[in-house]
Amino acid sequence: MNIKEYLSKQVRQAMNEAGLPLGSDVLLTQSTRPEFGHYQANGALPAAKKMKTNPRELAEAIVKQLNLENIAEKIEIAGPGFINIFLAPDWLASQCENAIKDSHLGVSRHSTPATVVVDYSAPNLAKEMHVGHLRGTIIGDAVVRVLEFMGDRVIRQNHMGDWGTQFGMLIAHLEDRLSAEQALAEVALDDLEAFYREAKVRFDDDPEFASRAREYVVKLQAGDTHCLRLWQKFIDISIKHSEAIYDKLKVTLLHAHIMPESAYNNDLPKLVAELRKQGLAITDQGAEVVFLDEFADKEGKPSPVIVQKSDGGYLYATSDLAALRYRNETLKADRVLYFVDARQSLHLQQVFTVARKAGWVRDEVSLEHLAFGTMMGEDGKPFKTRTGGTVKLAELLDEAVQRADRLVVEKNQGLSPEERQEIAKKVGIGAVKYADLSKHRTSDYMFNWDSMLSFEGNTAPYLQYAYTRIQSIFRKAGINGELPPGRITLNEEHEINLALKLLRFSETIEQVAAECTPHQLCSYLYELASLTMSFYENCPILKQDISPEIRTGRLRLCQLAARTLRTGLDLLGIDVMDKM
RNA sequence: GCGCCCGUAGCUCAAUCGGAUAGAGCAUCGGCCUUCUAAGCCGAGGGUUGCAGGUUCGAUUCCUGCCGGGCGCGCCA
Repeated sequence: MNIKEYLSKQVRQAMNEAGLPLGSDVLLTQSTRPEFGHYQANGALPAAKKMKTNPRELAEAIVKQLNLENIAEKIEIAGPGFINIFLAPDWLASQCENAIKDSHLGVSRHSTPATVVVDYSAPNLAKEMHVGHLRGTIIGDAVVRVLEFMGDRVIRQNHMGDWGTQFGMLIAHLEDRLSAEQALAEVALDDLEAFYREAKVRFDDDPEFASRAREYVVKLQAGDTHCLRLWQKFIDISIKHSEAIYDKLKVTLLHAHIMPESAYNNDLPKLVAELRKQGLAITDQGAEVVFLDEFADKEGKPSPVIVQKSDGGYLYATSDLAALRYRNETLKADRVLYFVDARQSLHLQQVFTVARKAGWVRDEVSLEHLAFGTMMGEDGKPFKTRTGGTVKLAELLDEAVQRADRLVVEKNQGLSPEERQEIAKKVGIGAVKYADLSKHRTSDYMFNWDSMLSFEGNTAPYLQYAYTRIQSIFRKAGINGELPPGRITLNEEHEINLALKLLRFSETIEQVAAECTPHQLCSYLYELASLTMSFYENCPILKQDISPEIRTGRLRLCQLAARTLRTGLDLLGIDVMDKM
């Protein structure tokens, strides 16, 4: 059950019965301090202002109507008119029992599932994936998992960049490499980054090569068989590179989710023709341009969006428009989420605006640019290698696993080589992902090996460790799977705090789904792990003088904590293990 | 020049859409291991939320101006 939602409903009803105007906000939040209870309703304050009455008296009238029998042990009015709700430990315990029985951990699903198209990852296939692709890929994947958990119908769309002008140069270079060395394309393209650099050097230094490259772009877009074959070869291998990364990262993107730019190629002429027909696009300096008054400057000069170049070529705005139309018409999206770098904000706003004006998106469809910031190095500048190059994602992840392995060895010598390797992988990859996910999406964030792998504070290893400590108790108690029969009773403060936090899983997930902010799930899990550790240290379970009733109650609480941690981390795409 | 984003403890980050005394972690200092994994737990210090105004019962949050930083703005993606 979503406690916040439930209490909101009850308070809203009480407000209506107390004669407050309909539509008054309940303003129910978690209490900011323990002495203010577990939840507080602040709605009396703004309502009293509107009604020109005394807020405290209004709060009293609301409380008189508020029925939380057997749920709240105390309801207080404090300060200028805050309503503080103290939940009853017995009720919390019974809610925990409900969550234990429920395969979905008591998390409420969306009452009406939405069709959500999620555009994320979208690497440029001309190059290898680098650190710049990490955020969009990981954050998008976490949100996708959360939305599916909430019962939405999620359609993943990997809008890979496979159709830009660089491909002329790349396939020209590939052609030469294949004929000169008779090498397999797989070998020639083993290092995509180096391959790109070689092609670029030739493009810049060799005019003959450059003109052939330009020619190949035109031929490719015109459907020339030879060029298409080379292009396909290149694309196939580049996709394999990306999929190797997805595999390492445990990202849920599959081959079937790839819907690259080239997929919309045949749509583009039709799309521009339609924009012209509607009078939205006009010819300006030889190019087809849509002028938007919505983004006009102070002098009223509208902002231009070029949909076709003067040489007849199309741009990424055009294929983004085609993709959006497809998502509306064919995929029937209710929401379209774009996990795209913050720097493309203007571009996406323009695309959204053009699509709406052209009538390609139903009014009720929600178009959301979930922008994210840049990954910074420790100097506060965009993260680069020591020599100033881009950091390959593959190498970054390998280093994470190696570093984790060294730490695992240091902390625990009693592991088999297989266990050790497995743990190092889960810890290393988990640390990298969590470091990224735990920061607010929109801000730039600082990449630092030591803090993400320090195993202290708000890190993946800390959460994983909390989980293994609980598993260790079950091992010691000889329990695997079935819990002994019994009931949770909440007496100690540590037990109550833990139970309350466990029950807030539902409202946390709901918020993450609505705002697409996985860092809120991270904060929640960290606090949960922290309370679990306190409980672990302060409430003995298997010790001699613990009564069987208390023991089974605490074991049940432990099990719910472990399941919640595991489920929460799974929604972030991070693994847990029984030992570490 | 125009537009968007950001500025919170020494450092890295939060703050549930305007709520009560702005919270964590790291670092610093002090406690706790013959007892369920000390990768841990318990405690202490640390703040004029960039600056100045404004809106109101109430502002880190909203508005205006300034300072400082990042990014974007017609033929790349």
